[in-house]
Amino acid sequence: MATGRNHRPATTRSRGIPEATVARLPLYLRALTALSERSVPTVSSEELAAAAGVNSAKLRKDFSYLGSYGTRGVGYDVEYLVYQISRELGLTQDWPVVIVGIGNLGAALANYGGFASRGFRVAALIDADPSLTGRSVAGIDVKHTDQLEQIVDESGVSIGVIATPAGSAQQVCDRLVAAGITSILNFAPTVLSVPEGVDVRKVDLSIELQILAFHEQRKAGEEAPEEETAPPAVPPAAAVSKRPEPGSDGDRPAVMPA
Amino acid sequence: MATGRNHRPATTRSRGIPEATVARLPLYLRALTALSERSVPTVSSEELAAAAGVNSAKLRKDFSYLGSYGTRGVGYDVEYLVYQISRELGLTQDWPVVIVGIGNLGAALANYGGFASRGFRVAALIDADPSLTGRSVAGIDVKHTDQLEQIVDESGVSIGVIATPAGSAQQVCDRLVAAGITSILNFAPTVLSVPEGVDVRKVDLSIELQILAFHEQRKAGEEAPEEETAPPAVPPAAAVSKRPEPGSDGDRPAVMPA
DNA sequence: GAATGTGAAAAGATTCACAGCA
DNA sequence: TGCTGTGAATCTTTTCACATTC
Repeated sequence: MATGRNHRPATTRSRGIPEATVARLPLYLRALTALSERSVPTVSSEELAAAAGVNSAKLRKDFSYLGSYGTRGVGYDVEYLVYQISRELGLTQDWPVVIVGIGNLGAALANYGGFASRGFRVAALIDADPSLTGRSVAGIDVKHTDQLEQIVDESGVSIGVIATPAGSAQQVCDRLVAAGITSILNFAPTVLSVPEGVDVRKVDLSIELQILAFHEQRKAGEEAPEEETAPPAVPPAAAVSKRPEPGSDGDRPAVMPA
Repeated sequence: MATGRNHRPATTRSRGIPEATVARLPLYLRALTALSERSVPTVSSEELAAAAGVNSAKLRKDFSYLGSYGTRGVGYDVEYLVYQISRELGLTQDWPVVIVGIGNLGAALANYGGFASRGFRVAALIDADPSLTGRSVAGIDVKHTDQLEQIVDESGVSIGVIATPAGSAQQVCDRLVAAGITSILNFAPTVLSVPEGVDVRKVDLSIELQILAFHEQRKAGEEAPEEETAPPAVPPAAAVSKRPEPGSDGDRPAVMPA
């Protein structure tokens, strides 16, 4: 099942910069942008780290992968660092983005103010529902799925956002990839199979909540120690079947679909 | 700046289960639920791993932290594993959730189908805009922020979702925490300060896109090797100031706010 | 024979702690 | 003196490979 072709190499250390560091650069950038707007000229690793919510040693190590952009005894020049990180992230160029699936979430994304700044531009909105076609969301006309290939081709987008129901996600993904898209942000709660060379990042609300629930449960358990520690006794034979409701779903979209 | 009080201990290995493993459990659960619905009785680590998009060694190691729920030579009993993982994640109980900030995103979340299953229940919607108060979103009445404390108290929620603009996020967070909430899912693009014992997870669309852009840029660079490798020459003095538009924003909400 | 469970090795990420520079 | 930049130590996560069990 599942053509299991993704699996990010993990060891991708894209050009020497560790993935973990890349994932934090946007965080630093955000903090720096805020400082920049307040016209703060320089910032120390300690201050910036606090603003970004990491510790200073980590931040300095992260920056060391980019080069030596600080000044000992002084700190970092805010504007300079904003530029360097932006450049490293590729934000000095324009990134047209196409959003597929204009349901509640898709519409929310289309309206997302943070898109415009940072170099991302919503080039097109696409949905399979004909009744949406022609409508305008966030000032952008919604196009029908039929035109997907044409749109991707003409607008030269390389990043696609999938906000469709889980059931359509792989299909949409395949078409986006076939049309030439090489980066996908997936909001549908499903594992996407993509050929080598295509990047997929996923955002799944349900998963985040489940992780929170895990920790929350633990907290509760600490207060009132031992309560449900009854070790699972039933062996894989007449499999336990607690928590029924199998009729729920299990393959639902990240958010109300198109 | 920022009362920097969060910073998850990282070494949290909550009760022996590594964080990395906890983060994958929901993924396994989703794959297993799908199998369960197709009435597949057992599954091998290889198959399940493919369905979840990880490799089988990792999956087996992950499961080994939960206990020995498989059968050598056979695989895992789907129903049994669904139950065990659900229990481990705390999904066998009901988790009332409150969503604060009913803008585009908040509404999308309220409508999220995946909430209901998995044990999460939207107990209340809260917004600061009086014109929204009383309206019904996803069949739930929107309450005014004034009632936040009362609502949290009465409905006994322990998980709060913040979907407000960045500017209000910390304030809302403080009130939620003061009201007794100990787990927060933050969609606002800002670092939240919370006291010890409160868990925060963040989802930031803009960050995901920036990470994609980083890799996308790299790909482009590989095709046409060397092009903008001109090493940053300007030293932190008359700081470079490329990519103007400083008038954009930089502290915007994850998605159009309330 | 087939597939789990797990020690041990390898790879990555974080933190320490301090030399070195402004 | 103050703060960066970075080797070295530590901790975490992933992967390997195989003994063990059904």
